[in-house]
Amino acid sequence: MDHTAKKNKRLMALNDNKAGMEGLDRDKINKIIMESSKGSRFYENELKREQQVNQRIEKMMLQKAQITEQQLKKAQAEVERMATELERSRDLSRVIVHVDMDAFYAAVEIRDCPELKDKPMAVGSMSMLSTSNYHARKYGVRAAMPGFIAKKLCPNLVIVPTNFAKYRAVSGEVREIFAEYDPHFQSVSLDEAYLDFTDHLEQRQSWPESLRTHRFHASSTATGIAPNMMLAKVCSDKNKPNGQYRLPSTREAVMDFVQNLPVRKVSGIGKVSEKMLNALGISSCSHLGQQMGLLSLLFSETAWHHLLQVSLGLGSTFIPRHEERKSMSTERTFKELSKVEEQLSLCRELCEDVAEDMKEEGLKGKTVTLKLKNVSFEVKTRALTLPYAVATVDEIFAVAKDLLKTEIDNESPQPLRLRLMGN
DNA sequence: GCGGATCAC
DNA sequence: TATGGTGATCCGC
Repeated sequence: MDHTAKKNKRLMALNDNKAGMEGLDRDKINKIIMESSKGSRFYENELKREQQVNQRIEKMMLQKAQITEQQLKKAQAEVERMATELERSRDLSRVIVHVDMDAFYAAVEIRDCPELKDKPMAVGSMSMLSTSNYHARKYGVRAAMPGFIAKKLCPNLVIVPTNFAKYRAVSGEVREIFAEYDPHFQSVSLDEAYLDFTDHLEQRQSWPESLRTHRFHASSTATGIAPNMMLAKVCSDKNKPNGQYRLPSTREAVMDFVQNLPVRKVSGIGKVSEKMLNALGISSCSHLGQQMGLLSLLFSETAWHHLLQVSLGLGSTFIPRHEERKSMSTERTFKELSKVEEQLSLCRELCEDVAEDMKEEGLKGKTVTLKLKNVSFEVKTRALTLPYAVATVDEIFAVAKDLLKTEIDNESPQPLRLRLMGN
């Protein structure tokens, strides 16, 4: 394989090897994904973005080369001071549980249509899948994969359209159960939540033996039990599907656990951060601990503080309540839209949707943001903050229209070729 | 405050 | 034929 081909493969390929892959082998899957993607506008944009990340990494490596032994020593000392302080405040007294429902949307659809149980199936559309069941995963079919590619990997795949209202209803039932264990639980999404079991476990001590039975439930969930949120989240991923992993509440167990943990598993460290860390020779959290001095010189303060905490196995020990929302938006993807009148009327429609949602929650906002994506998948946002809060369609549209017109004028005489608009 | 990027689901 | 939608946060202006 030549250099370019290798690079391309890295970009789009399936990069996890947790599933059994009984249907097709990895090389075959990656070949099919690549053949379906290559040459598309989407793919070209992905290549461009990868280049940008590579440049960021080059810049970082140049910075690294400038660092003197002296600076590194000083940074190292500073990091160690902070680590000692963090260590002093380590709290192992809480029992935090992270619950993650396996292939949630797919599980709900199978409940309502049991014939699907033994077939490869996914929820979504030919454009995009939300999730797939475990049969489908054997073929490489994954969440966030377009359905038309999934169909190439698995021609027998059944694609069920998403029905959010239904998932919300089921999620509500599950949340009632969560509330029995921790009335202050925090849901991350329809299928994920953090619970603090500490109080529940203490009260349970005094229950009569007959009540300390397990509640039977048919749905499959993954749970992680650990002394903080960061660790609980990682633990719930460990014995998927329908498994549980408990990390003992001792410093030794936590440190052992964290040593071999790949940085990518940690919530908040995504594809780009992983790549930057990899460039520095860091792939596991033990490497993080060894390189914190360097990281404190190359990364922003918030970033390296977070990495230091991760390397020590520290995380939040109390589960924050969900705060008030800070923004509200709606966006839509469509076939190419190039006519000015159509763009304006679509913009108005989106403003109507947002205004309606705001009315439902009785909210107002001061900043109006217009989001545009052209047919080459390039995304732009344009915002304007008003001295007062607005909420009605006319007020919002007045601002959004100006923002949109400016962009149209900017591009003229070429038309804006849009595939998505939001605000 | 703005705009691009990253991240999670 | 065809690669989503919503919300949050951070960085560097």
